[in-house]
Amino acid sequence: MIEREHTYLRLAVDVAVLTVREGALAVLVITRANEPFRGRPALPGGFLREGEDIPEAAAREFAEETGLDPTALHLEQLKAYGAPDRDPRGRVVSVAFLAIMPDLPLPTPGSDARGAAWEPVDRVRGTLSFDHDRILDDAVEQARSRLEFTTLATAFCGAVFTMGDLRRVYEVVWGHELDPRNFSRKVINTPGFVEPTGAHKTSEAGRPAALYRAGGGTTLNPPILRASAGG
Amino acid sequence: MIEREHTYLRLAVDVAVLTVREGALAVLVITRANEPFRGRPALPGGFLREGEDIPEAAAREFAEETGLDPTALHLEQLKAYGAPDRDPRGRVVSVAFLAIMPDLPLPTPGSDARGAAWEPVDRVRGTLSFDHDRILDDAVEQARSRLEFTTLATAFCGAVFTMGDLRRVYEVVWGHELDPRNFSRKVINTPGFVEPTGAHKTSEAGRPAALYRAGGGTTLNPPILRASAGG
DNA sequence: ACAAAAGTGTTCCTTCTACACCCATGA
DNA sequence: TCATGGGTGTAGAAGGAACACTTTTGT
Repeated sequence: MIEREHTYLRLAVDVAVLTVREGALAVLVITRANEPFRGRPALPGGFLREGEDIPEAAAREFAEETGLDPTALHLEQLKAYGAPDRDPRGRVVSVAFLAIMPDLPLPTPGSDARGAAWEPVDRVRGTLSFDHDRILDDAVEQARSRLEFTTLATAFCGAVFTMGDLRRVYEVVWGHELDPRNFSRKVINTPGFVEPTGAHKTSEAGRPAALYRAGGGTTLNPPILRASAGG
Repeated sequence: MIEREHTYLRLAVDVAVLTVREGALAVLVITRANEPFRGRPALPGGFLREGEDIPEAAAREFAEETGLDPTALHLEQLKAYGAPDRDPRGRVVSVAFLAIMPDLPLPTPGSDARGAAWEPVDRVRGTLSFDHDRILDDAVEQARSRLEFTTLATAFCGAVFTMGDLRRVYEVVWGHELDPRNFSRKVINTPGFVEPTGAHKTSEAGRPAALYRAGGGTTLNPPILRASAGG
């Protein structure tokens, strides 16, 4: 009946960009240049603009804060966070995104830009601004789950990768080791996951590994389930 | 640099309430009382109010449009929808929710309230206002997936139910039949899914069925996977 | 020769699936 | 006694876990 039972607000978009780096799960963290939380770490993000769709805003924020091209980036929406007091500037609802990319060097490693840097997830946990710690937790859990049921792991790798590379993604994200031999078979027997390139990588030590690229599929059938924690 | 690169907007909350009713998956649909889309079907929803958290708003809208108590309701956030032109009234971002409840009669079946009614999902598909058709599709897919990995199916049933009741939930939501004997074993062998009450239901025809209530668990380990569509 | 990483073969075990068979009720 | 829905047993197939063993490189 009363038609003013609503409130105007601003919509923010925050992106948890994950990668595997130096054997650990890392997240892209910026140091805030403005109040609130000036000088404190936070996830990259910003406000939605006029006429802009939400995924568009997420890609733009990613590009602005990293200087990288977002077109090849895996970017998926997580959920919206809207506690009334989550932002001291006023009513701000944030739509959080999960992004996955290979371990690329950031173009401006602390020079002029807002200082985006890779940080191990375990190191930043509990230190982020706003409710970004919760967003990060949700993003990590989403990534863990996605590895079970989708081909997301290839998004952590470059254009070509070895079975060992792909397996290390699983091991780092899930936090436990996998049998290399069984893993290899499972991946190869899952249609659409990887395609052999025919080339081999003759690197550091050991027998040269076959190189693969990402396959056309997105869902894993059968899934690669985590070891059940209770069994 | 320019610190007005944002836009103020209103946040809507829309709820896809699903149930199993007369052997079909049904969704709660209202007939819109106001423009835009006046007289057209839509999902129940409304604007976020000042000082209100998002799940709170979803529960309130559910209660307002159905007259039912939302405390026992399964209510989970789906995602945010924010295409710039999704609402002709201006910039409105909607956070969609999935709700699951048993097939309860609605207190005001078309009397004074905004006319909430159960409609089979297959009947309303393609007829809803705004982008609610897409929201409904996403809600149904989320429900299908949740049945695989969580104890959500019990939310479709009343306080006590038979194995047949629970199985029919799966059959209706997934759209294909299941073997009653294997289903029963899977459910019983999944810890935390159901608890026997000891009572039996001596109804229509056949041998009396044991009655169960929902167990304490939320995740299904092992999951009950849908038959893979490609194999 | 030896270490290190990649990959193959095989065995054991759990789970899924299909279905024969038995149980308890109402008409 | 027959139809109907509930429930147990079991054999075969499929997939996962563990691990012995072989392959191919660098040092």
